[in-house]
Amino acid sequence: MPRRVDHAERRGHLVVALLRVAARHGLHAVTMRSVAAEAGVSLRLVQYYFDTKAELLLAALRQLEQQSSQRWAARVAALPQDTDPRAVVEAFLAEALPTDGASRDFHLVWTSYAVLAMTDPDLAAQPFVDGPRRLETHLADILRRAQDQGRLPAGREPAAEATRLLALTHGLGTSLLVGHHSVDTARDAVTYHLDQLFTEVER
Amino acid sequence: MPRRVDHAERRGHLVVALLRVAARHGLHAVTMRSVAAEAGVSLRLVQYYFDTKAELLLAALRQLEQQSSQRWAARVAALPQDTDPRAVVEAFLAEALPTDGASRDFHLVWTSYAVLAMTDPDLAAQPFVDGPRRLETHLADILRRAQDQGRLPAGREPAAEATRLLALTHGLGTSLLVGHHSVDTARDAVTYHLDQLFTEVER
DNA sequence: GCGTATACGATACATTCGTATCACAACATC
DNA sequence: GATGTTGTGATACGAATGTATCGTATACGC
Repeated sequence: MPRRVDHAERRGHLVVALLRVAARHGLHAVTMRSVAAEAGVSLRLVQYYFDTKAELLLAALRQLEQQSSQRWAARVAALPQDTDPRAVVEAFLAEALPTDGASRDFHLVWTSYAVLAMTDPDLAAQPFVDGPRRLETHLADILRRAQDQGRLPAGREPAAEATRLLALTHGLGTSLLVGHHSVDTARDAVTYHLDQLFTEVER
Repeated sequence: MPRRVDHAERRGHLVVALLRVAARHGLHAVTMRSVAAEAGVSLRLVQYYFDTKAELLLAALRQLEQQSSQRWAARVAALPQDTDPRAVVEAFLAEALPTDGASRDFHLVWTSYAVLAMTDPDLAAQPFVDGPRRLETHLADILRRAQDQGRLPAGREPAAEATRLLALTHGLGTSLLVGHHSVDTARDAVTYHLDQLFTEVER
């Protein structure tokens, strides 16, 4: 077999091309031909590595998923063991907000997929509920530990705070993408929220 | 002229058909023909009332905008003059969350448009920044008055709180649409946030 | 060295899309 | 009642898209 290039590697290459097209011109501009052109290969090649367009789209979605959890895990692992809980949460928010170009592209495509999944039942909606749920429980754990250490006011409900954090950053993220917020105003909103969240309260 | 039906009325009829199609099968399923079929008219008619597809899409977007501000204004006008500030904010959130079917459809289509506007420069992105900004300042005004009345703790920053409220409900809304949240969990999150927002704080 | 599975090019096909064209009916104005 | 504007149907056209088909070159097992 003329396995001149690795099969999985070539598929990854095509997926990257898809994501580039989607980030630049939208998910609706993703066609077999546009992906082929972006990757610099023939239409037949895209067909060869992905029998159908649906399969290609799904592969790209799966790669987005794994890329997201990988990046988040790397961010957390890079922090010292005894980092201040607020700093950990801040690291999460920095990752979850589409600030730089790459992050912006990622979130744009992810949101495009989410909107598509709202009406297309064949596209699995599972990633869009499982992923956030994992993040939510993870965040809740962090907050719970912070509370045990006395670094988060007792009045706060860790699970509810995690939900709030996630919804807030998600909302800020899309507001940033459509141009309602700038990177600075979004960051300010996050800082304000964390101030309100972590400052001690006495009734 | 055989003005058997009002021009504007017919256009409105077609726009409604578009929104129904978009809510059911997604904005990508909106074609001249699908809109015609949904409205029960011929393709030629859609062409006649909207020279181009872009014009049809824009008209639908404008109707969404106006429908949104109208509904919000009606909600506020329905409240007694001296309603508790928290109740006013709650009325806003009830309107902004896609709880019932109609509201769900509205938010789904709106989000679809927003995602489209992220990559398509010809589609005006202005509605997606102007609309939220108006709501934000309006909310900030309400909160500021509440603070003057002593019904909102002094530690809160009205403008920042308005931003937070908007981003939170927006994030909860899309989470609801993709199935991450249920109506109940979203409502709980809102209630929790309002509790944290309005309860007195003494340092 | 020969068959065979893998990898890829070129091209064709049916469908769908936005848009254009041709025809005609209804009504208003003079 | 001729005429022109407005409203509506039927159909056509070119472009784009997903997918299928035919052909061929490369490399490996034997």
